[in-house]
Amino acid sequence: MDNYLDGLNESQRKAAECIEGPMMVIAGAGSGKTRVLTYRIAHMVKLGVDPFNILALTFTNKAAREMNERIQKIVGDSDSRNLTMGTFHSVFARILRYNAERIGYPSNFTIYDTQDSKSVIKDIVKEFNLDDKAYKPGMVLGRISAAKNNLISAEAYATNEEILLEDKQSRRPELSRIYTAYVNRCQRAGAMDFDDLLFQTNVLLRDFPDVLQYYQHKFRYILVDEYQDTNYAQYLIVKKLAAAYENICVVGDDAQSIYSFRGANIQNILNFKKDYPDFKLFKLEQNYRSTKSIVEAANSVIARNKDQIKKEVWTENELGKPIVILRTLTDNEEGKVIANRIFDLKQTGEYTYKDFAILYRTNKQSRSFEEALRKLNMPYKIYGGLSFYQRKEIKDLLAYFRLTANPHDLEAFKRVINYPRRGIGKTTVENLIIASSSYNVTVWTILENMAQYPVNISAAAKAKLIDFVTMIKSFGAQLEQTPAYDLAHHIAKSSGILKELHSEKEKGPEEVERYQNVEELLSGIKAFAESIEEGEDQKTLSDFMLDVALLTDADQEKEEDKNKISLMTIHSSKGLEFPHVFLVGLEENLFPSQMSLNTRSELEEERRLFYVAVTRAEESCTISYAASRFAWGNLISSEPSRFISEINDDFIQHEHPYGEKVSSRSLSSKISEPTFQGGLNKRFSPAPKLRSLDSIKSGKTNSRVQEEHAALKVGYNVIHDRFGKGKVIEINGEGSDKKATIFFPKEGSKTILLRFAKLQILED
DNA sequence: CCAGTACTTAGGTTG
DNA sequence: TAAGTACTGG
Repeated sequence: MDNYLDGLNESQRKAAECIEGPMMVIAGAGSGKTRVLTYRIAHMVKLGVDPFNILALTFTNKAAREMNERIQKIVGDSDSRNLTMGTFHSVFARILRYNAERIGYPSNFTIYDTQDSKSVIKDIVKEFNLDDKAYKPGMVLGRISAAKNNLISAEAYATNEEILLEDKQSRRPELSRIYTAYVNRCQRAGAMDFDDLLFQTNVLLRDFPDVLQYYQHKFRYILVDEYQDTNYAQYLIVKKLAAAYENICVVGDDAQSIYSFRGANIQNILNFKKDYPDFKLFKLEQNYRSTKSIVEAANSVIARNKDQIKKEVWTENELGKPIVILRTLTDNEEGKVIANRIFDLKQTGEYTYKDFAILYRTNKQSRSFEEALRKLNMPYKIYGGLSFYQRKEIKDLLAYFRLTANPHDLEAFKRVINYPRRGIGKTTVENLIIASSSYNVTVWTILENMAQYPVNISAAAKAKLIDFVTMIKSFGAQLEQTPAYDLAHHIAKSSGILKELHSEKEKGPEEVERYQNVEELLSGIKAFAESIEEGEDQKTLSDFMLDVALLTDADQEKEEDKNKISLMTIHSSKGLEFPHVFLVGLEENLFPSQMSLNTRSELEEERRLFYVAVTRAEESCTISYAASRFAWGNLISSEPSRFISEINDDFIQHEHPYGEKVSSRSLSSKISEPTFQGGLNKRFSPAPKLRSLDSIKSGKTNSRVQEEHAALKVGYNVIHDRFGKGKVIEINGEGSDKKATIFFPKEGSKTILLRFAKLQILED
């Protein structure tokens, strides 16, 4: 036997060697699951499985690429190239392109990003003359997205009494109509949104048995990583594809399920047992990543969750340093303190910048760390947030490319019809869109056949529109012949975008940056076009556009960014590891997020998120929180997160932000020296503070709020900011833990911690 | 049609 | 605070 399996321990090896039949690997944090997947695939290829028959679905494209590189080292280049690996979205986007016509889309369909989707919804709400406060684009899109992820089509939605009632009760009875209109508009524009990529794949596999059969046989071996974060639409795709051979391997960890807001469903793990009763179960419980302190600290917190599959994550690694807890006065100070700590560690010469990560709950928290790091001249990289592809200048140019590939793409059209300015105003565009609705054809069709579809626009506007159409058509004519970079550059130039950005070059650094960004996109296309492999055709711009909508910053990491401090949300840190992790902003209402406090399951997801964050750390994990932070221009005071007090005391150590230790170093001593600045008397029992955020904002006094909560009795009618009118059916707990169970006709009954509730007692 | 200004309102995570 | 929108005068 070759020695490539020698790098695995006993249980890893067993999992990697099992390649036939259904199997599930429950893999604790840091237990080497990527390793198992990698070696398992390599092993299959070594045993003679054709790589062409293997499908591996990963959570990010980066993970797929890295795995592919590692496999390549074992099995060689030509074999690894034939593997199908990637995210659900990118793999099935490609499959949909091949088969688009069968489900009523052009093969060059556009992929609408969230911004595009919201814009479509905004238009619909406006056209239907609906209250844009009740129908906020984000909320509507969320509802549509949830429906699609559960494979509920617009038609099914419109005839589902339960859903309709739900919408009616939340005073949004028009959601169904909006959903229908939204689907129609996307389809007419030849566009799919992110959720369509999964939804339409299901349609394709459901309605075309020959297609299903083809892919069932092609993907004879299927692997799914991060299975705990798949939603119903993804579950069903996998189930269908695996039905013929049942060579299906799923890998996951229920303790790291953090995407339920996106429809992810732990239920999928349970379904797996039902779908494949004779499946093999493997558990990887030995952690190789982190010190004992880190593993035990994380374990002690996650143990509080009720919903979980029992497992014992353990490690042979040394005890290591305790988790350090830091308290700072403000968010700005938090930034400085963390930056200083990193600076000091870096000074020891043992580490490089890439060994450090700052993890936060929300993207906006990055600001104070950026500032502090910049002052100390330390290089950092922010993941997520506003990505390169979301920048205005990039989206503008991409919109020209999109329109060239698919001129019916209305969102791209709206974006660039008057950028750079060519005197085509809002009214003209609005009239075109209205006409498009009444003729039931796309705006582009109208523009191509102005004689056939009269529109109420001025002659001047008409002439300009014709120029525009001519230009886009001339781009389109070159799409399939001209090399990608040449056409891209040509479009950037003749559309006027380059000139527009160049003419403002004098104005300041931001403008210069914009110009450079466009140049960077163009050189990215150049690199893409030059990356052709032997036997491949020349790459065109339309090849480039195929999956540009699915690219993220992490996929395009630049060489100079490789050795930098990483700043990212906990969500995007999933699957990564760092010697030193700084987990910041551990405050009630921020982490756990205020929005998660209403139900146990939401709170448990926050706790899993905390678990994910802590287990990213290899050597040290430092947790910080601020006593107050800026929000919307004013200072809001905050309390330490409950998660801090949930960590087993044996593995934590409170330190003064500027160095000296607050408590004795001994791990076993139950520390409680009250020497924090500003004096926090007790240790972190989530202090029974009744003065909530809201009472401060609304200017209510402490006692007033207390009175209101004390006065609340079973049977009272109340109004809640988010849930509306409700009736109190139960009260329990004391002080800060006082909770009320309230029945809201629109939302069902909820148990709410009074200290966070925004309740108003009704007079009667 | 456009650019500048006043006003409003933000609650979170992502492909 | 900051970003996005609505309004208004040129």
